[in-house]
Amino acid sequence: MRRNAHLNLSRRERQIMDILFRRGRATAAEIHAELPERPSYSAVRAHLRILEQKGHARHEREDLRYVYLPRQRPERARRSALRHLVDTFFGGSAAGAVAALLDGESAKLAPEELDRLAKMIEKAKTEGD
Amino acid sequence: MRRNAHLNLSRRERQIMDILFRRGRATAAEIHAELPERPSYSAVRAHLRILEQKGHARHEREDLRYVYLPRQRPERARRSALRHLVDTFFGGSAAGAVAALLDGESAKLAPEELDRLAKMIEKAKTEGD
DNA sequence: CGGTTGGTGCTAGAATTTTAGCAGGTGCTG
DNA sequence: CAGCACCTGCTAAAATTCTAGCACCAACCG
Repeated sequence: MRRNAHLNLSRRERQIMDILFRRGRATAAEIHAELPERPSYSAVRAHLRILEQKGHARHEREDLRYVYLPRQRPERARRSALRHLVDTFFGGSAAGAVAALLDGESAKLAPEELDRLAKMIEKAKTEGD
Repeated sequence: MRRNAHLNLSRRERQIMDILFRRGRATAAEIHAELPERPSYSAVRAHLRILEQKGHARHEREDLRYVYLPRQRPERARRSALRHLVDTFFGGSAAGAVAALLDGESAKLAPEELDRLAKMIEKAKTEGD
């Protein structure tokens, strides 16, 4: 699959893929309900068909209807998205992005999450030696 | 300005804005040189004009030619992009994104950066109390 | 059985995006 | 001044994206 497939999507396609990544799996109706400037239901289905054809999504049958899923593994998609974001907005510095995350949302981070992160940093330190 | 203006951009517009955010400022020629599936130079200029018109970019005169800049402050753009990425790929969990960053790019993090991050975490902990 | 509900595939055409080309301006240089 | 290099503005039209509508199928229900 092409690197940063993400960048080759049209606006609607991106919106739809974002929903798929967020939810993991979704029916055409669910996607339809979440799209901004909501198009017709069949327009959504047409997009899904095209996304399948391009290899970005696939579907499974479930209770007589289709459920769509991203083809790329979440792990991979996340990495790719992070990479692009770090390059675009943080000059390639992962540390910069981490700092922004810690700074911006500190209120939301539970103590145990902070501990977990602290441990990860410790581990990274020792590994770096 | 509309929230997540980012999402309302066409493919080319996005590619161009990404370049502007990455470089901070760029001439039409520089942007032209970086675009994938390189369009004509004047196509790029047309896009830049539209981006200005939509309020996403602006230009300054410099040595007889234009230099383009994003209108949104980098700080704001970063936050907005992070927010969207965290929501889309990490179920809204900033900690999850931080973990992925630490995990994926640990090789790239210099010890002093790790220290810096450790301090930020310490600070967040005490603030959270 | 016949109607209703809710799904799918396909296609034509509207709307938007994307593009190249042309016209014109400015500074430089021989 | 003429020619060149390099820039801008604009516009028509190609190309892609986006959309709604139609045809059809299966399950359910009276």
